[in-house]
Amino acid sequence: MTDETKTPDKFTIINELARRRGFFWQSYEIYGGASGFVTYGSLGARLKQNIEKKLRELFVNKLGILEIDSPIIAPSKVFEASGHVDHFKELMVECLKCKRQFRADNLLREFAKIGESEAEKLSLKEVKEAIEKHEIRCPECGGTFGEPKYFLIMFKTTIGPYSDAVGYGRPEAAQGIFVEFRHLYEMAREKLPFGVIQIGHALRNEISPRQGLIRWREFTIADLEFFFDPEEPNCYLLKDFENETLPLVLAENKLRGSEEIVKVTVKEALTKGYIKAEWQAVFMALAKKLLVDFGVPAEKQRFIEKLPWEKAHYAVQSFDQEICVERWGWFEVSGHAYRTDYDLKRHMQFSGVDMRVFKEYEKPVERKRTVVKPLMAKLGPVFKEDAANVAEMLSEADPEEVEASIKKNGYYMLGKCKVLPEYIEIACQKVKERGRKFVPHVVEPSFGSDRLVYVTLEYAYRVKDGRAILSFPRDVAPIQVGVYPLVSKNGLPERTLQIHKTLLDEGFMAEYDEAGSIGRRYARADEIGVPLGITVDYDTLKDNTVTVRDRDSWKQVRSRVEELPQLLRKYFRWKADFEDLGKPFKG
RNA sequence: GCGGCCGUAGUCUAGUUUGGUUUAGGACAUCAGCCUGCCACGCUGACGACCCGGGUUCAAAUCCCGGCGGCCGCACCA
Repeated sequence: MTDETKTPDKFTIINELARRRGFFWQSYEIYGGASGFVTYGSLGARLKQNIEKKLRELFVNKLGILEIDSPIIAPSKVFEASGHVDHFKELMVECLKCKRQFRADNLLREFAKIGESEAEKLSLKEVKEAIEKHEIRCPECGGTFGEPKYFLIMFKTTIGPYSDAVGYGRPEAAQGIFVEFRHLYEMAREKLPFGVIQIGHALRNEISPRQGLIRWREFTIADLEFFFDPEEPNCYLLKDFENETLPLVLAENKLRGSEEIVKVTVKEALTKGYIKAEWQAVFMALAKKLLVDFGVPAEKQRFIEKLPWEKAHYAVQSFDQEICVERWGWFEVSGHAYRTDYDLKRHMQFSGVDMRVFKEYEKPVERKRTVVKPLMAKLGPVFKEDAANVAEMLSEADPEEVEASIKKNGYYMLGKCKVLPEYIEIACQKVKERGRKFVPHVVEPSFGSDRLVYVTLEYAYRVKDGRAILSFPRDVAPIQVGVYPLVSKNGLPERTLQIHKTLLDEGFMAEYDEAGSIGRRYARADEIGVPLGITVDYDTLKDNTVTVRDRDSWKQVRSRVEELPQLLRKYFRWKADFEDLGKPFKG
């Protein structure tokens, strides 16, 4: 512990390296900086693009998930419907004496024995009264509390010049998908299951976004909403993933105070009921593989289940995918929530738009249905001018209820009107139902893009002979290949620039560097994670061969210049290893 | 938001205690030139800083106040 100040941890090292080499830094430095905002430089921006490209390759290309790009600002109604206006806030009280701030619901739960769900429902006034009634004092200094206040985590703004048009910055990209469900369902050719992904910025006005990288006020989120029929929750990919192991930390164990990791296969997790939805289990397996592709070994990953009161308002079950990082231990990179039909139902309620889908049965089902037929010949004389109204209301009434009431009481009360059995005919009709309408369920894997960038950096970082190396997986490295003249004279730079240009033309991210000695250039390239270095020497001018150097092993092979494009292409698609790029070479 | 500590070039740092002796010194990095036949060689030169705003004083990197930012602790993280 005492050595901590002497040996900076990886987080500090990564941040320094990131800043020095232009991966990212804190925004608005010239005005003193603003906490929670970060700017990516050219290397970081490209690293992040490559990481997001991998997400797209997996979800969009391979699984056929639709990608959309929707606005960041939404009218307030959207987040009223989603529940964020009500839930995405904290009720805080401040101690008047020591000025410490506390979450009101925590205090009430602890000192007034008010249940979790109850505590959350209380209004400002009720909280104030409860605090007074139970004489809750500051647990730190015994002081009294001031007025409870809400802190809304969403950024609020106005849309257009009229201040009554309130809007919010989205705290998640998911709502952009739910509100467009009708269009998207159509785009998916009206078939379930289907998924939609959105990768974009989200805003959260965090109370105190410290620790540079991990809690930002503006960040990139990749929300994937996967819609399925709750009556057909089976996942057609299950057979491909059922034997993948998932390291789970279950809520039931957490409640006992244990963070024991239970290693189960996807199949076991489902049969044992640890994970409620097949699709969710499969997405968790995919998320695990994805992180392995970013350089995080499986042993450094876990999925921790959220306790009932830790869960978001929309979820019935939620796991966080966590990665072991040096500074904080377990660090969330993705969340996997079973959101059921919560969001679509809420948007149905608030917008009045039907979000249900129709699914045709294989065979139409014949169903008996009780119907109430008003007999106008009887109703007319009794109700006169109201007769038409009564008839309409009768047809809207629940037939079962009407029938039951008549059986029990001998009449049915429709508002003020007493409906006698002779006014109506209760018939049993056979109806053919061709299908059913229902609101789809949703499982949501949601990745923090920036956090993926961080863990990729931390797991890529290593030190060899006192030199820092970022051993990025070759397909996320921001620069693919460095091109160097062995010395910058005698025609070598000219030839090197030709090769550099060829590689650029072939679509590679190639960088030319002739500054300083060759060793210095290799060291610089290693530090920003360039997987391959191509060096042009005097032999190149004679036989058109170059050396290719591997970032991680520092080994070299000799290859023909004209073969480089196809060799490199294979290498970056993992179709060839470094040794396949040429003949061993000793410089 | 609160409390403690802190803020000198891209980075690390000298100077701050005791205000003036400093055109604020050094190292690394960067750039230019020389050198360089495969892993941060060397030489010459260049660029580059007292977080911001007030105050005290003849004089402020140095003392005081406020703000911003950082680290740690508390709290917070649907």
